[in-house]
Amino acid sequence: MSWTEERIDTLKKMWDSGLTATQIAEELGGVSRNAVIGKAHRLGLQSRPSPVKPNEPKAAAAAEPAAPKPAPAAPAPKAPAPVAAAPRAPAAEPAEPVASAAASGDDAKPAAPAPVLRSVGPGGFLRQNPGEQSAPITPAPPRRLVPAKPSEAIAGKTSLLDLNDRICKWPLGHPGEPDFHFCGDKVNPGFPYCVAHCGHAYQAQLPRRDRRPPPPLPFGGPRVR
DNA sequence: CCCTGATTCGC
DNA sequence: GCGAATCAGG
Repeated sequence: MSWTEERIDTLKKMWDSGLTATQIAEELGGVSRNAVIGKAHRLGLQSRPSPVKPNEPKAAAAAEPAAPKPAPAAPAPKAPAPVAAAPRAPAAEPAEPVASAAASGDDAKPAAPAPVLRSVGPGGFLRQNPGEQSAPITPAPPRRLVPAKPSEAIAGKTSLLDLNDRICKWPLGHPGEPDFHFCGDKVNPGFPYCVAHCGHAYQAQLPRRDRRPPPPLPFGGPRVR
């Protein structure tokens, strides 16, 4: 397999969509994850959230020792590292509300079995600061199921190559399938998804008893495999 | 062990 | 330029 422009483009898109090298490799097909990583670097793609980042060498040490230069023009307010990363299968059992013991003394919640705190209604998701959002249910492990199709049968739909920072990355369908595409709406600023899909992705953790239907599953539901 | 990305180095 | 082998953190 060679790195055609299209494959490179796909690589770029997937890379900065936060997909892992393994996923990209599988999607592209015919390449190993090493190849993907190697290519990504050769392309000059930034390795953002990399689990293995030793330590930023303070390269600036050479200059003014006495001028620490505190705050440069810090541009981006905060990129909450959005993206639909979390590759692994979403735990079917969302885990018991962990006893938030210890640690922060700020949220001294009375341990009293609170009488059903129902905070959200259908459709309305709680706006939270990116830092304090409950973990979004992971939308779609974009695993390749069939050889990547270079030309999608989809027209007018948001394909992988159409992704950018301003459109909703909520996947529809399953990767590898002919009609797989993305939502494509305008994103809810600060999020990788549009408002509607943020509502699906960011759910307040309700008490178990109140969770009627199975948690909303992105990607059109679990894939039968 | 598994995963991840980074880096090296022979090709 | 490519990517397997290797390294290293989680």
